Amino acid sequence: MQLTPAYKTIFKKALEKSSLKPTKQREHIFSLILNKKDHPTADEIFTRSRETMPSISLATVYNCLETLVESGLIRQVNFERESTRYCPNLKPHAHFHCKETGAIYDVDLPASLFNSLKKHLPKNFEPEQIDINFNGSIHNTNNHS
Amino acid sequence: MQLTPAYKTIFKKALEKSSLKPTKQREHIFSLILNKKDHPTADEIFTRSRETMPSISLATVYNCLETLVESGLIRQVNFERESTRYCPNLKPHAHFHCKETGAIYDVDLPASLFNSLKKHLPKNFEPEQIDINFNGSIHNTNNHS
DNA sequence: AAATTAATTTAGAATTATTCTAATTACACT
DNA sequence: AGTGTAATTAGAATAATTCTAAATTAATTT
Repeated sequence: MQLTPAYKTIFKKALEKSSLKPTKQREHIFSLILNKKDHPTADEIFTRSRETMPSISLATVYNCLETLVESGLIRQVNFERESTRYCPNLKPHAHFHCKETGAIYDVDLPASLFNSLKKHLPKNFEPEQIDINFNGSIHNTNNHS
Repeated sequence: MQLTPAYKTIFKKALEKSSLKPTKQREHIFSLILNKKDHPTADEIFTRSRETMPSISLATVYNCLETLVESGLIRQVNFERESTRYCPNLKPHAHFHCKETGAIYDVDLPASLFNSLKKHLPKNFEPEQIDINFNGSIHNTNNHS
């Protein structure tokens, strides 16, 4: 559960930009999310954190997640009223939520699509974030040989 | 707080299709949402309902909203972890959430845009619902004359 | 290096939207 | 009228998150 030197620099820079400190709890949580890109909830992150940092508290997990989101290192993903999930993929993408399994998949999208979406807003609307969420199911493609 | 005859038919048909009954509570809530298209929360709907139907309970409001969503008469709108809001606009559209005022605006989108979004999904992904949410602020367009 | 200050972490309480439970009511059909 | 099923109701329960206040850590000044 270690950040690569490259990510460590990104991590420090991003926090310093918002005058926040690169504490070991924040780094630990960031590395957990980076190393298993499965959109975990705060509670899942809490459980995973405890394995290697048994003293961390749930409140800290929430606090750290908030600071990581603020400083742009991770994104929040919300589906309906389910627990908020966290995502380290900062490329333009959407999310697909499988209603059978609850799993969430990243769906890469070209930036051009986001741009054409923006074109439909009134001129004085300034979007900061665009969330695109698909909800549905995943069919079995039984390639019967 | 009355449904027009046209909407009354739509209402009855939609519920009957799911073998649900067109009760007066359900009709009342549906008409409230139709007549003030401002994306109210369950609690706001509860308060408004009580003005003309003082005996209705919050649980019923939640129940009715669920059945109306199930039967396709209204849509849920979620922003972050805020209370779920309800929307009677069934045309393809997105939502813009103003982070300053909290207001939500419908943004009409061509069906073609939804189709091109779908094209980026793997072949076995079957979306049932696509939610597009903008988050941002609304600038003042001072047209200085 | 000790003292001071500010930021962060922590445990647990509080909050809030929503769901659940069990009892009552309303309605359709014999 | 009597029975059965669905809907409504009040209030309790749940669950994710936020809040609070104290304790810890780190940074800065003396």
